[in-house]
Amino acid sequence: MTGIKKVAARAGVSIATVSNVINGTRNVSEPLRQRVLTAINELGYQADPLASHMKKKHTRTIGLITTRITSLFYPYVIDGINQVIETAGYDLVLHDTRDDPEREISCIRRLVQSRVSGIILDTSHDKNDETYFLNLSGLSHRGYHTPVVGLELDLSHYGLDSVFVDGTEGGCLATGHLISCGCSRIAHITGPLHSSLTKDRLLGYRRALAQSGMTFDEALVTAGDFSQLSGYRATGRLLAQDIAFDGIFAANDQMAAGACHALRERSLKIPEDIRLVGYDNTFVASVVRPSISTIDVPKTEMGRQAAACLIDRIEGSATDAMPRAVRLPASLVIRETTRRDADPDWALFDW
Amino acid sequence: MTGIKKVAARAGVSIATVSNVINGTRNVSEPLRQRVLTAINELGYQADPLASHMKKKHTRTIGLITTRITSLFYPYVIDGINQVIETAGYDLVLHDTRDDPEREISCIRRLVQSRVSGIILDTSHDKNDETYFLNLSGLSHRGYHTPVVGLELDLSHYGLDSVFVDGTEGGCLATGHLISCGCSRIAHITGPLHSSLTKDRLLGYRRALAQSGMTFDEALVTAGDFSQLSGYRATGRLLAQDIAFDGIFAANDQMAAGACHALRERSLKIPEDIRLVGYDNTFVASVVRPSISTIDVPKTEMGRQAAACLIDRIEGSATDAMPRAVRLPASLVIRETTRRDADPDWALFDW
DNA sequence: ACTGGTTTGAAAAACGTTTTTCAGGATGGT
DNA sequence: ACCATCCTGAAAAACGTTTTTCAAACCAGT
Repeated sequence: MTGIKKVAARAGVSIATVSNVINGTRNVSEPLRQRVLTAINELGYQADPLASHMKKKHTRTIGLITTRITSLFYPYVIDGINQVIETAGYDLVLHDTRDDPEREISCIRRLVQSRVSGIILDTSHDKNDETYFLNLSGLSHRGYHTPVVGLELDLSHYGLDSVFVDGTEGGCLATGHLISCGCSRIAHITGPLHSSLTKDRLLGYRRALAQSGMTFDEALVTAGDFSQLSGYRATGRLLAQDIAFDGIFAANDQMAAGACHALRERSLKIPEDIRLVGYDNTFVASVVRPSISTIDVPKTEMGRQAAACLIDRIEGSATDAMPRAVRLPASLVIRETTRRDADPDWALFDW
Repeated sequence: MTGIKKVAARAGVSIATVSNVINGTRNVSEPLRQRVLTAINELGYQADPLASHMKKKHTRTIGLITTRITSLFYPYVIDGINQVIETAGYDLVLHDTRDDPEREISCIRRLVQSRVSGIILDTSHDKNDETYFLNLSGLSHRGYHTPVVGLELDLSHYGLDSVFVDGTEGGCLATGHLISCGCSRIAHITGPLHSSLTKDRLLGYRRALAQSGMTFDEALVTAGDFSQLSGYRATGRLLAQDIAFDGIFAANDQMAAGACHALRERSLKIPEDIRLVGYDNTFVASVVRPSISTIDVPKTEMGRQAAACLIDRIEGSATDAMPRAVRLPASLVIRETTRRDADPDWALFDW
């Protein structure tokens, strides 16, 4: 028993007073406070988190739900989350859904039951699934409400804090860049069609075309699944059609890399014959040659913001404040697939 | 109060009996058992983990300590860990040390205090730091012993279960492959010199040379820091020396990618002029062209084994059994940097 | 039938905190 | 001086389980 009782005994006070000193729950007169504090120091006492959690009804832990941990996206997000929660004294518990909406539900149930203080959710449900998300805003278990912040998608209209990059804007930026490079026929390799991320980027692609008065050609749009291989195959399909094009916007970097290889196999020159833009600015885009122009999404910052937002919600008295929508900017990273003499920018990543 | 009391009341038994039914702690006569079970089902009762943890003295959570979460190594390890702990009903909490031994200590302290059931540790301490590791085998807090399994390094002689790939064997394999490709002067780009991983791979390099009767030339060994950029620069240094060589063994894939770019800038042909082998078989090695021959370490399997081992230690009665040393095999993956016509093997990763 | 041991169930203690309740003492306004 | 109010500290309740303790019931062997 290294517990609070020993401290109380040593300081000659009641355990309630010790607890009050530690948590600042109530005023304790200065002399007594000092006695308690020194007793704590001398004994090197630290409250048992387990007992504390039991009373407080949550575990000072935040849950992160990812769709596929092996994607190149999350490690940076996690890094950002860590930066924030470390100083705030929270722990991070990880759950991966492997892109399975069912599993997502069970992960959430489990997290709520184990009383995490809050959840950061990268959902694989369609962003129009109203009932699902409305449910999420009212998550609670035995009286403790579990706040959720959405990652990558704007779910604020469902009452959920959200941290995201506008995919439409990003898609528009990417396509616009190709246009401004002089491309006149631009193909688009999408992600899996059910994904909301895919839809947004496609929308951006169409918007950019429209803004430049270019016509949308269904034949130039083909679906991948975010894998390198799918990008390779999609490019093969595009080339097999005998419809000319001089630019490709791939919905992520890995598919862009696959496209790159496919083009090279046909001895097409990048960027001279065909220009290429990816999405996400992951490691892939900078390691490959030619390095891939892409849309940067601030992964680390997203992690930081999501964590900060969540902790605010957990600790802040503003429990009924409006849901926050933290919209982070997409930005264009120009590399060799759109400009021959682009800086290879080795140092962009801290590898 | 959705608690155990309600269940007991409904089944007309004491709460102790309910607890015994749930945990199988004691024999309960069949009729009573059934009554309790149906009461549980009807109420949809689930024991509150927090209260349970408090009594049991641990949280059914395992802690993973990584050295740098943004490396391409961990996501697969995590995937493997998840596969095992999900079915066993454990949660995963993540801590990253950013390669700082001090931070590692505080992470461990924190995990132990928060009463994780066990820890998987990828240490950044030197593997000869005897006092440190011996301490780790006796980790405990308020009577609960926290088992630790080492990842990547064999720490079994310190009493710690370990899951690892023998870096010496890997280094030997890589170098041997270059030799068997006909290379006669082989350079080595190491990782940071303090790292035990670095030392092992270097040792393997020397062993392979010795086995083939080749002399070790200090001038052909230069240090990097596992980053792409460092591989690029290291290669520059090697080339600037005016000492001929026809093969490079880089201690990881990212440095190999950097080397690749440096060689290409000087119009050296890979693999014709210089052959190249990396280490780890990460995504980098397969996405780059030419694709990089490398040493595969079974990341997912390592995660699985580490988790399984830890859970055994936590739950098994074999608490005093000998520390296990799970030595996983390194294997050679031949790609274009050592054989021109190698299969580009798109499908190796599930991206 | 009686004894000694084994099952089985309920009652109560324990886990280590936080929170509520209660009371004594100080404070301040009339 | 007196009453009401506020502050401070201790005692006790509470959190929801698991574990220990105790007693009754049952069984087998004499």
